[in-house]
Amino acid sequence: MYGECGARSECWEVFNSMAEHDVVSWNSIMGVMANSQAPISESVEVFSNMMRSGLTPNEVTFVNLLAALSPLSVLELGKQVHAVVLKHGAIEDKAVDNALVSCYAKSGDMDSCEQLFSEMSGRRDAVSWNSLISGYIYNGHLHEALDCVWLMMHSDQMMDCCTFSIVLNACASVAALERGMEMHAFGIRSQLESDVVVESALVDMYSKCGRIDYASKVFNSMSQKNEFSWNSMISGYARHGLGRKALDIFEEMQQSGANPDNVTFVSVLSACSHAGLVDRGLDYFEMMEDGGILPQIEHYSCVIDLLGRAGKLTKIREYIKRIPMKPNALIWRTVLVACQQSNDSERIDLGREASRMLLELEPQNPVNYVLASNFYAATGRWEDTVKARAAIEGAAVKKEAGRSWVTLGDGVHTFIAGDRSHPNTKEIYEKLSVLIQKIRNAGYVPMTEFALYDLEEENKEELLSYHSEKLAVAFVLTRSSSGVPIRIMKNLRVCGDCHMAFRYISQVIGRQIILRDSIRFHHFEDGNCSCGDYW
DNA sequence: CAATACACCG
Repeated sequence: MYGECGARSECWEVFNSMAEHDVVSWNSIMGVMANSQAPISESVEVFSNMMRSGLTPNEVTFVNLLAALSPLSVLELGKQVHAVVLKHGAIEDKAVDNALVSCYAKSGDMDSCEQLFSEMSGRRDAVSWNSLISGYIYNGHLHEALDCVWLMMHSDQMMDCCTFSIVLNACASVAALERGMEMHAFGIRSQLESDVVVESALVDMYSKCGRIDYASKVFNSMSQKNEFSWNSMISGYARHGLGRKALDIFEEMQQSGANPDNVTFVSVLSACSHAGLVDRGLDYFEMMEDGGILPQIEHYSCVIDLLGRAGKLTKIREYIKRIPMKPNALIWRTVLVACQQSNDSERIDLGREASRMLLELEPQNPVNYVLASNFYAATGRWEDTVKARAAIEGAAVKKEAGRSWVTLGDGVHTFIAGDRSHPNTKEIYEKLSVLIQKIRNAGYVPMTEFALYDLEEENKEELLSYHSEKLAVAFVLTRSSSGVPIRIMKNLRVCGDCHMAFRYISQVIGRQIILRDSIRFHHFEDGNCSCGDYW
């Protein structure tokens, strides 16, 4: 009973007070440990004690033990448990097999997963399929996961709510709109779309795939909402720069009687930040503290982000002092970005401190070197930029190349900066040069401070003009002249120059451009962006 | 035994 209520210490109290333990009592306490994410070593210890007491483990024992390993499975441990399972002849049990599939998946051993799964033919259930599918996704094999979904659909196993939630989540994380819509259609056909988890996953998927309109449609049609649904919708609007709508939903959430949690406040603060509503954000931060929700380091990071957008560096210093814990890499990254974008004279010193702390705390993260070098480049200190660049080489960290992609009828087209590998390269570059001439006539001036190397002015302009997102937009224009919005995805943050250029482009071509970068969505229309140049 | 939200993410 205490286990079901999540009262871990009470469970142990009762367990320890028992004169003797049978298999059921051991199983129960192991179940409690798995649910409360106790350290793996403790669960293994309890299992050993049980074995030592001379009892024989049963199916439930193994399922609970494997569940304890599951959160961050260790392959060696999983294999050992597997061996013990085989010794006890428990392998014919569906739940134990499924737990093993899941355990191998989390350890990254998909070969063993597939092996086990194929041996289970005849006694597979939805959980077996879902474990395999989520295993593929967990290990980054989206393609195999989708193949598996297809196989599942054509097997005699029906997909269930979990299957949809798993796959929709994967579509959301790679912004695969078309796949997500297919899943939505299957869901409707299977009459699973009215499950609150599936619907929340749909809201999130549509918002992350750029269709905030569909996201809000699904959200409004929901008959029941839980905290995930509210949080998905709020963060969805925030991500699209629709801060006021996000705050409207937040108000509605409070009126509906749902309880905003710490995730809600991260979303709300980030909504204020994305919309440039600095004072309102600070009010909400106070409201959270008054409402008895203890601010986490993420909330402080949001507040610093908020102040950074308003260029209030002195206030940032104040808030850093107020953080009750030691500022982590997230905080310093946010501070560094704030300094990069500010015009305040304080930015040099504060930015220096932030970049020093950051590289000390996380020397292995390539993103930090890029941020440091961008900061120095933006402040015109080329010697330091060169040093930061050299440090990337020295630290042997691999930075991800900037990539943009678009999905047209004939598939996905990907571009990197200066890319000449596309079969239509010639037309794309011609189109781009015409486009740049047009926007220059409209008043665009290349912002060469965003070219990262210390080059002659002219070369910088050339480097900027071949950024991947500019190539992508030129490519779309070689293909279609209709009025539908142009949708571009980018893996990194959009640079200031591309952002400015896109504002002009939306104006001269009279089309809406929706650009998703690593942070959020930008809706460009008539020379303006939904982020209001806060991003 | 499988599932949904945040955070400049991995």
